Amino acid sequence: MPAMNDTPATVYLVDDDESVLSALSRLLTGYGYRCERYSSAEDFLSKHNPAAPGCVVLDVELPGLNGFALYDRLREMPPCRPAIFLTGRGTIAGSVNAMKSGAIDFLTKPVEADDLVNAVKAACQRDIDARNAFARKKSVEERLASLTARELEVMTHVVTGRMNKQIAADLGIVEKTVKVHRCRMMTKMEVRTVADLVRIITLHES
Amino acid sequence: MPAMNDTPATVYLVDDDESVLSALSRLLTGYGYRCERYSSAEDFLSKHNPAAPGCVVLDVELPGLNGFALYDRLREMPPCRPAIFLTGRGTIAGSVNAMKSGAIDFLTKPVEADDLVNAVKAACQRDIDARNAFARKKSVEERLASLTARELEVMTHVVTGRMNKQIAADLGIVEKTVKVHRCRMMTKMEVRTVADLVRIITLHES
DNA sequence: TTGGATATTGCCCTTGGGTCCAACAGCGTC
DNA sequence: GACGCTGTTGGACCCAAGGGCAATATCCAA
Repeated sequence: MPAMNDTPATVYLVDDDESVLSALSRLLTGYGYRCERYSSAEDFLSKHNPAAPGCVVLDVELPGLNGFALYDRLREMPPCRPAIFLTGRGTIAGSVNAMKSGAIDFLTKPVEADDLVNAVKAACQRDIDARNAFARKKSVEERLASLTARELEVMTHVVTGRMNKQIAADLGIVEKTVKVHRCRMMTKMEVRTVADLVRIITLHES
Repeated sequence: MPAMNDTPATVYLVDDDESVLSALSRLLTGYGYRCERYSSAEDFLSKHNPAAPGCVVLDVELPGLNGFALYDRLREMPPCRPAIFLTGRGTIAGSVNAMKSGAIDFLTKPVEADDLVNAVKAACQRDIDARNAFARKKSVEERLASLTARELEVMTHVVTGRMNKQIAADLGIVEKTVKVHRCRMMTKMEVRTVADLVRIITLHES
């Protein structure tokens, strides 16, 4: 049997209207999502757990920091949680900017239940993907950071397909030395074949 | 000296208002873009050259096929030309859908010159990138298509880092045979090292 | 000053990969 | 039936890569 999604994704609701929070929470809970309610941007920023997977539903018109500003703050701390904007009186320019910034959706109140649920579903999926990608990226960076300058240098030559002899000539050292660096580099990068090394580096840089 | 961009990008203007076409054409020509003017979606679809690089500026409210429908048609023929929407009386839902479909920008009339120029610049750059990526993808696909079934099979094992001996065991043949297929595969894929092969396949699949 | 990290090199041996030439069998086409 | 494509295998040879063991040199910090 395939792995079930046992831990329900969390939807962080940020709206200064208590009745909206209640309605959204009721709707999404009915679809199996865990909901957390915040009445302001500051409240959300200070209390939410950035490490927990899920998405955020933001009212644009908030007292203090508004929805757009809140999203800007969120984007500064990767992996950024996917956002869905809600607004009562939004503009086209605002919605377009939000989408260009990477928002999943931008909905107007009163919101259609289906629209919101679909957006939340897409957002949570993107969050899973983004967190996986971020974890991989971080892992690769840690391994890269453990390399010495020479090992890193050798690695860049190896991933471009150069032979030990050529690398040695480029670096002005002997082939045997390249072999030593190369061996240590492969161990630190936790790969056993050149194919694996090239794959993780290529994906990391793209 | 680095290569200059000698061939100016073309901006395809689609609007049923002649005065709008003139104004946009004048503005963009002044910024070094070549402009082509079309008064309807059908006119554009039947006459434009999909192979020429550039972007399209679409009025949403067009007689016959409207701007959204036109963009849907464009997306069916990759590499899709990047689009910038213009509208006199658009809705948030419309702009959000357009952005979700991959539009570069969605501007309201009367449009700010800077907004349009920036959008066109971004769109043309994305078109260049997209066309380069598309050409590379197509090239790889042609080479893959030239492989025999066996060669393709061997290739999938090679890019996962398996040794000839292991591949031979998996395929129920002798190592020597694997070497032959491998050699022919490398020649057809036009690569000289495993690193190059892994890179193009990894980028092609991602 | 001494120990640890890093870089360097040599020698030797094993394994793996690349490339010649040559050959045979199945399968479909002309 | 001859021909071409594909898949298969053999042998021989060379080069590349990996690993073990040993040694030297430099630099920095405790």
